[in-house]
Amino acid sequence: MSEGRKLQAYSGESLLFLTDEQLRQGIEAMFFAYRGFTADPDRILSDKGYGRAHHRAIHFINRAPGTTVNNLLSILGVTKQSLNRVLRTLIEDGLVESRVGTADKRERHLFLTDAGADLEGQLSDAQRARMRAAFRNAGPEAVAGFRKVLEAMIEPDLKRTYVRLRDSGQ
Amino acid sequence: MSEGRKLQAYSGESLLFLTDEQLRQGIEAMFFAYRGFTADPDRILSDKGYGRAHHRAIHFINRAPGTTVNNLLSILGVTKQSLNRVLRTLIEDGLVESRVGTADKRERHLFLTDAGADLEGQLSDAQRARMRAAFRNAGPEAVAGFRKVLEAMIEPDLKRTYVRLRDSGQ
DNA sequence: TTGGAATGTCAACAAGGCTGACGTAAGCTC
DNA sequence: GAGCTTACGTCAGCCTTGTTGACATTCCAA
Repeated sequence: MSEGRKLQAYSGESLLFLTDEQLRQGIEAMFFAYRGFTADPDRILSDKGYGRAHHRAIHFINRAPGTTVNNLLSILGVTKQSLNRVLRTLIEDGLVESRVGTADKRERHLFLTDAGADLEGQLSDAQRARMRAAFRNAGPEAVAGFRKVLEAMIEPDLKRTYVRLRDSGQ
Repeated sequence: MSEGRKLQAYSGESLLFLTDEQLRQGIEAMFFAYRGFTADPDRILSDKGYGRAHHRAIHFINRAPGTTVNNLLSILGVTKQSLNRVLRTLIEDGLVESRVGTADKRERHLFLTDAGADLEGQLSDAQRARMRAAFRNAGPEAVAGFRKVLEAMIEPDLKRTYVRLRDSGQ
């Protein structure tokens, strides 16, 4: 009987899960965690005169070498003028290479140079280290939940892009 | 026997959890999810000529009415000049009230006006709705894991601020 | 009472978003 | 081949939001 009550209470808690209070905590956790998430790369980048925008470009060029400008635009969700400013500096600095397409010469295919891959390595090493620490700290089951909630929060349009990328892993 | 193998395989999977591939997926999930997380408030704000910075200020003034500028600075992690610009427009527009401190006249205590509380309601309703949908979609256990990983990702300095805020809930 | 520390404001600048307009080259369709 | 469309780059100009530096006010302690 007492056991039954406990279970009922527990079950009640699960049903009460979506109180505004719980949601608010999730929102604030997301806010503060994202700061930590970007903190290490931001430090590395600012030393070199780059910003978060450069990181995003480098990350996704590394993930999908040979991607076109248009494709990158749809992943990043910015305007081409905005991306172009970033890409121009990365190309000038010799971190990214832009090759005219062979099948369709209007397209430019983007690749990291050795120097670009080197910076990418630094950035993702730092970011993975923090993610690894958080994962280890929280445990395997928590990680599965983490991913599940995050994936449910992605906008439907982007979800397709995300899944394609996710499932193209090595 | 076959059951034993399955368990072993499963356990092996759990141990393999922290491959670079898994970490990369976590990183990208975080990136895309944060876009979704801010999308709804961003839409509401841009109609009114405000940005994400205004949202952050409004959110935390609502959470801790009477907070000082300095306190808000340490929560938001920006420079006071940056915050000041945002606060000035919110005060001019009658969404935030700034009262000179009684004990220490150097301090300004910040409050939402009725209009400010109204906007705050709109913003957090929208953000909670998305969070609620994601939570419901992912299930209670996933939510616990989500929170656990996020909390482990917060920078140590901010963690104290976060926990204080979290535990001050209604 | 005076000098330093703390709090907040103002000015100026940079990064990185945005829109709009335009040019060029290449592909596609009739 | 002519004309439309697509992909990309770029110029100009705007806004938000971050930065540093200089400054006024207030408090407090030597």
